[in-house]
Amino acid sequence: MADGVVERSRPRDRILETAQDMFHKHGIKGVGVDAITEAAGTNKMTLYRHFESKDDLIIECLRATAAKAAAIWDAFEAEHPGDKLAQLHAWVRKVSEMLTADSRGCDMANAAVELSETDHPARRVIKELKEAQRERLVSLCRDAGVGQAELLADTLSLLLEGARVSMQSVGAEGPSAQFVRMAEGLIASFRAR
Amino acid sequence: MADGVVERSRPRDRILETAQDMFHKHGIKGVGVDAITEAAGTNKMTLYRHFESKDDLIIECLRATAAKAAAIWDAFEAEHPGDKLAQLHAWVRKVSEMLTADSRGCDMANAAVELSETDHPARRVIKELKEAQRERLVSLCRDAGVGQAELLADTLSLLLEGARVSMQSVGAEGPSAQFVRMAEGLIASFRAR
DNA sequence: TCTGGAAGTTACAGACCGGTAACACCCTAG
DNA sequence: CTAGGGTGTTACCGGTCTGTAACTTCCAGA
Repeated sequence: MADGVVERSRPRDRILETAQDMFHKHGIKGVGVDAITEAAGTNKMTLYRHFESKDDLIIECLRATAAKAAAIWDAFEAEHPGDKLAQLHAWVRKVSEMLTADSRGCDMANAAVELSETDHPARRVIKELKEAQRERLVSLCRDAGVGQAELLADTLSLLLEGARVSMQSVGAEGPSAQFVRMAEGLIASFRAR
Repeated sequence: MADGVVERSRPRDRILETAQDMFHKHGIKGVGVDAITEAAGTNKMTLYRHFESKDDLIIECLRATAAKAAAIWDAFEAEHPGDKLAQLHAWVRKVSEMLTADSRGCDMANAAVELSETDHPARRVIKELKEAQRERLVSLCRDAGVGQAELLADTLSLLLEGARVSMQSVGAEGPSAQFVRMAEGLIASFRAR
């Protein structure tokens, strides 16, 4: 993967892409800027010409990851135009596919765990992005004609968040193996009301 | 709190207690052994006389934390002897009380996020302890007379795990605010079947 | 009172961390 | 051809990290 990134693209893009990958795999505090620049086929000075600090790089990585997630959501709309319920089911399926055994979970949630300082600049960004995702899921539920859309969206959020973190503690055979069953059951029961 | 720990008890106990507290608050990679020993009112050499390494200390802390959690479970049995359903409700209440705004979530889950190396010695301990807790919740659900006890227990697990991590990303006003409502609703609906 | 082990103190090794300075290079736009 | 900006290279700073060595102090039990 690193090699793929190294092929000709701008150093800044390579750094951003490589950093996302390495932060995801090894954690934010588990990887240094030297390792990132080396894997990106560049050097530390170039990194610091494009990013103010490691914290700044972290924030840009989180924004980029969130943008990719938003693109996946857009794909649901493209695949099932107007059919919000189908989009909700597509979300469940897509999200469950990402619950693989070697999954490292949600980058934003992991970052919140690692960056325990309450005034860390990344924390407000994490909160913003997570709130935006929540809002999007709520309106998807609402537009799908579900009563108590907020409660369903929040329940699905917690289930997913829990599945992603449970995967990392006990693996894929743990409680997260039942995620699809739980989510589909919830949607059905909320629709039945 | 540190001062309370410093008062006369054995250095090993003070180190263990202080390390649990500091790992919980600042994360494992966010605190060094020097800081731990200083807060525990002792010194680094004494720490390394009682623990082989920082990794060893981490593992002992996780075991101690799990033992405290097990003691809380035992209290449910003492408060509602024989009444498993009451114990399940007590679990929901107790667990929700721990979802405070400044909560840092589950130490084991957080450790799994921080210690991304798949062969880290703490990972197998985390898996063991989490599986034991899962087993305990499953049998509580089963003995409470709930059909599909495994599914209910796993769903409650994921909800709780999700609530604890969501709290750290978006705070107490996020989806985790609805935890009790979700959990009680689930229990009721599983019992109704 | 003597003694042995636990605990404290100081200093250090070796590695890694984020971040910067100074300078050489290359490639493209004019 | 030339000028200049983006990039690469090397060396360095000060700090922090885990872990160890050598030595001193303290205290409880015989």
